[in-house]
Amino acid sequence: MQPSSLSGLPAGVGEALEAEGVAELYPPQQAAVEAGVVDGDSLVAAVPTASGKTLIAELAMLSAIERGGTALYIVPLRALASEKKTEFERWEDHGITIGVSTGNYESDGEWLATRDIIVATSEKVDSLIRNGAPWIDDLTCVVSDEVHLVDDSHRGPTLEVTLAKLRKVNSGLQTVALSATVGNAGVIADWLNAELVESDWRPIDLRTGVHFGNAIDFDDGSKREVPVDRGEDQTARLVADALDTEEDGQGGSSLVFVNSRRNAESSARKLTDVTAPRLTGPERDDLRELAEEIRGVSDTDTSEDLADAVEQGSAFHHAGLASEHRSLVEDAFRARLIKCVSATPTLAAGVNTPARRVIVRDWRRYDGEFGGMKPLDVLEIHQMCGRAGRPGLDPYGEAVLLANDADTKEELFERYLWADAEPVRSKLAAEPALRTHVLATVASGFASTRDGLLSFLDNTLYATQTDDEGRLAAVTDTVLDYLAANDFVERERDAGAESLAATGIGHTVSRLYLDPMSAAEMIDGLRTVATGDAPSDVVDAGTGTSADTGEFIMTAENTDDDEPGFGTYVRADAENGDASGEAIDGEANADAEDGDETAAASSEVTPLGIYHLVSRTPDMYELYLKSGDRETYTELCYEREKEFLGDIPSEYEDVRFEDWLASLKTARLLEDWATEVDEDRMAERYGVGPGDIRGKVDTAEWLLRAAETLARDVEGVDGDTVVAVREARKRIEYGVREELLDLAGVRNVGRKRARRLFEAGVKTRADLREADKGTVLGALRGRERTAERILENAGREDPSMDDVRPDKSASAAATAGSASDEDGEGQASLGDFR
DNA sequence: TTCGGACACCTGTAGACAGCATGTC
DNA sequence: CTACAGGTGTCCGAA
Repeated sequence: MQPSSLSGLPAGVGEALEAEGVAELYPPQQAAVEAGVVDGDSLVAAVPTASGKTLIAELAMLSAIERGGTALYIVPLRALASEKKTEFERWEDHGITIGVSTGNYESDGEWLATRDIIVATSEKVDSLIRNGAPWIDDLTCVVSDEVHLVDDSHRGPTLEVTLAKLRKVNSGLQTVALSATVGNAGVIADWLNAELVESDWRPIDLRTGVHFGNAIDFDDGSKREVPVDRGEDQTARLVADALDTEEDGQGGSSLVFVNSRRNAESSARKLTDVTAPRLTGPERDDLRELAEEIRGVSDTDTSEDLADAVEQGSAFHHAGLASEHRSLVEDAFRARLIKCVSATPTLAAGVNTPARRVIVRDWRRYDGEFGGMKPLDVLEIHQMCGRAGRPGLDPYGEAVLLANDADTKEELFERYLWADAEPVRSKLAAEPALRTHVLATVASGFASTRDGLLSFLDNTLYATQTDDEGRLAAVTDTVLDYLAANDFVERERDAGAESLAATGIGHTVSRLYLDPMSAAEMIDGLRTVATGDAPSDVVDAGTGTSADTGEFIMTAENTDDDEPGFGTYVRADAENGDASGEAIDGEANADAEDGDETAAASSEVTPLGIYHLVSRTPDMYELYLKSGDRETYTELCYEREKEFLGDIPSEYEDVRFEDWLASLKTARLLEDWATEVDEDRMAERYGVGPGDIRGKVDTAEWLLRAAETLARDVEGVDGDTVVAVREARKRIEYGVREELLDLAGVRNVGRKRARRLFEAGVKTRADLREADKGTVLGALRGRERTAERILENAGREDPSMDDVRPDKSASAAATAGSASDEDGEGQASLGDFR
């Protein structure tokens, strides 16, 4: 079947595809067409990676647009959104417009509503529905990429609920779901009421095998001799073998999958011995340039180590890297400049980075819940293997698993190579997932009664595949109790039917895209300030055990609302009530004017306190406590106990206290960021990479903004607290101490420049308008253009720097200032803000 | 005394979405 | 209840 023979596509599209080299549709694509994908019929395509799934989606979307509709393409990662956008942009010549919408990026210019194709992450789509984006109910075609991710316990439910909502709002919506080959694609098709196209067909041959001893045994029965000398590294030998086997005039690149960041880094370092000697002169030059670029991204050890490896043609890739690092590595690998990448599973699920040979070195990974090394899922291994073979570059792809002994070799064959991927199972019926989605579903009007809610949930994958009818309802009821107890939802039970409505704050929480539990925690903490009910005591270690105190501390609110089994945060800290009988109820502040000794202590809200509040929320990913950290942070906890909002769990309550300390570690990281501590210092102090730091800061910024909104909207939080939250947020946003906030707000002035200006005596935006130009120029290291732009942005009437000479002393002050700042950033100055 | 190698013990463990309003060195 | 690779420290013998 030729593209140009297809009807229903915009004019010229078929021909354009043929011009791209698509002379004939691949068998799965043809099957998709026969199943009606260009006629608006829904479809589930469960086919291997790189076998033309995207084209199936394009055919669906383009034909839908030709019929006058619009299409939405849902991706699981932000990075994939931009990848797909770039891919689809080739249709702009045919009058198709593309828009992207993700958390950190939105197509500029025209509004998304005018776009034919919108690419967005599943969370963003969910959020757009919650916020009532007008174009959502005009969609005629939705594509869900990597739909097998509904199996993911954290993010799967979002995709599931979002698809259900889209289908409810748009009757007759064409749903095209693209999936990896999974055990039960048929169930997904049933759920979506779609045709199923399932196939193992691949455009490039993929051979998978296991290496043990002196050869790779492939699953097709063939063998390739790759002898490993004694003492020689197995991985290195296989990478060398691929590089030394020329196809198409070039050696093949390799992708090595390992199970930890550290292993990725050390593997990359070791493999430089293989890659470095095989580089050509020009490659060496390009790599040196790339290494410089990498060093420029961040001055952490991670960045330096990466640059060192890249210089020699090898690289590592994991989530500790800054996103710029990652894309530099990915691009250079695709450009065949980097010969080998050692990666954690990030790369298997991420953007397209194919290699001639994929080496799966580690097939087990540590899992705390499991209690040891857990074998990876078949699906995960298949995804990794699927990265082998670059279309158009390699005549074939090879995926090799490594075994140390014959038994392991057998096991790998049976467990992975000959096995089908696991079935996908919905994870919707879990409290954290439903907490969020039940609230959103009620808040955005998809259900107004308990029955309506349950019948909406009946449209999810969970409902189509479960045997246990009652479970979803049971969890839903638990969650409703929680939401009602926290005043996010109002329920009225009259005449048998139970009606549901989101409260004002419930709507806000839903729109802010917060986990309701995060919101409850933040509201609770913020109210503590207003009531003067700050933690007065780091818990009554001696008075009463946590096990039994809960019984005699029943506050008014507890007796009313606190039913067992939910609402950990309603007033979960009963153990904090000690024999003194102090009023600990946050809500009961009507009678709290009788502020005792705690009132004075609580009047001061510090950034650390606020950072801890958002850090202990379930929306903030936890930082590990390493050995020695427990001690460090316990100490910090006592030192600064007055600053924390809400109660501190007892030290004897192991798990909760550990969690609390882990949040404290995050909070201190944020405080460091807001006190201008250098990135490399922070990386060292917290044992994280630049990517982690930026991730934390980013999440904190989001949560702090949400906290600010909540503080404003909710009753019982005073104005000073709102201001304190705003300031704490701004300090995270700019990464500066308080005194630089004004300066850093000026465009083109970041944390570094603000500090230099400040040390030179230019301390405010107003100073910028009045200050001696020589001083400004000196502080900015004589950069005239920069100085002019900054003065202009500060509102100065005559920003011109013509004939201005940089003031030497200003320059010296600026340098000395920032230098001493760095030096003085030891522990002594920690916590020194004002 | 110093150095290097073998070996025992210790340590630490993958990933990354959202809001909102514009711009870092 | 469960692992394991890499890094670090220790001990020994040789130079």
